Amino acid sequence: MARPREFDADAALDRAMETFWSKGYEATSLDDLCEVTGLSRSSLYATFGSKRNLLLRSVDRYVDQRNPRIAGILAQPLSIHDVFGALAQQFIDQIVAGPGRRGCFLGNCAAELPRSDRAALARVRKGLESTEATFRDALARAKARGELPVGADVTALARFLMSGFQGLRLVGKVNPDRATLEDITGTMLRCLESQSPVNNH
Amino acid sequence: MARPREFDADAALDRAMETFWSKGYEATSLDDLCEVTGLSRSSLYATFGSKRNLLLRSVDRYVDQRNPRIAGILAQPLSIHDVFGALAQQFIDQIVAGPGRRGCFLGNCAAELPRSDRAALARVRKGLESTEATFRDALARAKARGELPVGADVTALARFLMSGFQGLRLVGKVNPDRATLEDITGTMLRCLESQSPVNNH
DNA sequence: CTCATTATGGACTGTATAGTCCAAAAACTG
DNA sequence: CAGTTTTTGGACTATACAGTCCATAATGAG
Repeated sequence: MARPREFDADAALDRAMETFWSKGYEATSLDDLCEVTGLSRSSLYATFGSKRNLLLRSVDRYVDQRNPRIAGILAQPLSIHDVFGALAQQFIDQIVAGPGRRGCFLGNCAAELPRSDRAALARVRKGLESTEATFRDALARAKARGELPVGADVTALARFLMSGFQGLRLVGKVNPDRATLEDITGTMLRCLESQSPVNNH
Repeated sequence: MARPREFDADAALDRAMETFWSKGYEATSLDDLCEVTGLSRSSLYATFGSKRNLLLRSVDRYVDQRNPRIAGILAQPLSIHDVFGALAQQFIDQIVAGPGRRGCFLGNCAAELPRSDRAALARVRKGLESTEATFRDALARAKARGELPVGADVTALARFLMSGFQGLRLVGKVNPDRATLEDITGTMLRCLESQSPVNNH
């Protein structure tokens, strides 16, 4: 072995991911990536191979960072309605608070990536599915606690909520209006009650 | 007056819009636009001014074309649940059918456009709001018919459905699986029944 | 201290990009 | 038919891009 790396590859990946997230893939240039990571082209290419590969790594990193955070919120000792309500509030706060109005990185990738890039799209799909699984776990626990009727389809509910939050964050990018967004989440979360015949929150 | 135009500007705009829709703004080059429209750069610039301006015109055209189509579906003589179900089925069919898997043009723009481009984002927001208004009108008619409870908030419902369909079409881009998508719409549409205490479809 | 090995900066390449410009063509007007 | 006006094709410009390459710097091994 010889000269060691002068930088932290994970830290560089984080910065790159943030940039892809904020600006989009096409609109992010290699010069941008060099600037935000502080690396030279040589180091970037030696470490990550290509711009597209760096995007794929960024997607994975995003999922790895975000899923535990969501799981943590959903694990709070509250009703299923209230934990998803807390998640919704956090998204809405991020949107209306201001500069962080960049949507969900997975959603942005889903929208921007060309249909021809199957590998990248599959990566994004896996990310969404892992969020869906996190939702499903929380719903299954709630069902076991009796908060949802025995006939409740937790898979369908998880998919609905995952898709619903994608819609929320997409709409929030162009319409960061709290009343609008709370109309969306309020109606969405009511599905968690009305499924149960006697649970009026 | 002198030499007349050799092409139909609206037809050219349609082709350009299709291309922006399929490939995204950044990934569409002027050469692409010249090719699909059949126009030379001179004619394109003389008619539309710039690439960005052509995008703005495309957004408007998309909204103008799509809104009457949605309104037509929602005007069918069916229950409110069933007309929105028909709309949902149409979206799902488009997604799983195959090559038209390009999401909603407005959603794609919302995801891709930089936050700094306020004018363009406002245009997209207006488009979404006009869809929301179309939804709201249909919901208000259903409410007047007694299909929704007197306390139903048609504005909130319209926002929820608009956002929900955005989520559906976004998820569909990476996961064109009918069962998944029908789980999403099925749960979504149940909100149109459960609001009413006695309306079990 | 020397050598082998790896990391680094930045110059470089070929290509693609958005937008400009002008000469030539076309057609209406008088 | 002549003159004016507008359209059109395509060459052109200047820039930005992703990716390559190499000479040099830095480090651990012997």
